[in-house]
Amino acid sequence: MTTFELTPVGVGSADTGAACCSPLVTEPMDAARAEQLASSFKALADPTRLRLLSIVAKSEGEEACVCDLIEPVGLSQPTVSHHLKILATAGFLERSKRGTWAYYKLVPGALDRMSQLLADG
Amino acid sequence: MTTFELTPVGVGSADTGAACCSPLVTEPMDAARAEQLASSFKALADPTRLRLLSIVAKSEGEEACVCDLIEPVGLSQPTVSHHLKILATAGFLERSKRGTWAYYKLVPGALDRMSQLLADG
DNA sequence: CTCGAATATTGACAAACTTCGATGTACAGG
DNA sequence: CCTGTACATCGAAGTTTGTCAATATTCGAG
Repeated sequence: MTTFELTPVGVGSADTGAACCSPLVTEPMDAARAEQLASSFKALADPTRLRLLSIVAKSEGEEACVCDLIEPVGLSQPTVSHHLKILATAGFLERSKRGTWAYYKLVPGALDRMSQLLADG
Repeated sequence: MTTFELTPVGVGSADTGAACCSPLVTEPMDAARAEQLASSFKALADPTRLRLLSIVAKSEGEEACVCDLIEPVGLSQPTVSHHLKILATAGFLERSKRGTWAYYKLVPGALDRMSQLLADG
């Protein structure tokens, strides 16, 4: 597989202490933090993934089954699974299996956290 | 060159009317808008570009000369120029030439606009 | 005009990404 | 136990991206 080392949103930053929510524009950014942040943005930097997020977000309980996501985005099932995994690894979605179905749910606050990072307060 | 068709932040969305600032999570996203948004995120999805933004942001007048950006990021001059161009094309930076020097300045509100898009209001 | 300095552009290459078809896995029903 | 369904993983093809060295461009100084 391709090397994916997405750090869940906010995690790792949290380890750095208060750095978690420091606005992008008030202090310099070290290479490690930049890499981390870039990973999160990378997960959002694909039209299919944005649409998946959008669909999940407006679903019942901010949650949707994979089978309901395939047709709307018009891509193959493996491809959709791949994108969902990336979003989950990045901390934007959360997977829960019920029977044969897999449900992906918005992780509360994950998008908000990204929003905070961009706001210069 | 590689095909880059970044739409400046908010532009194009503005053409669509009020869609410009509609939160990511309240209505479904059509393919075109997803592509557009993804382009903006793509510009932010690189550690070097995040560091460049960060450095520019904390500089005098939120503006910095290319020559001052090369050493901090530790990459070649052409590479830095390349990244700056991507950020400018995406609408995050604005270029102004003064003499032999090129100054890149934060476009006011550009990052804020991205922040808004992620906030679910 | 000529020279040097600061940037931008070009061309090339390796790494990463998106996508698919084929296959594997796990679970429910009969 | 067998079969079908829902999803994940694998392997591969084609495209995009990040990076550099080399070259072009633009401007100020002399």
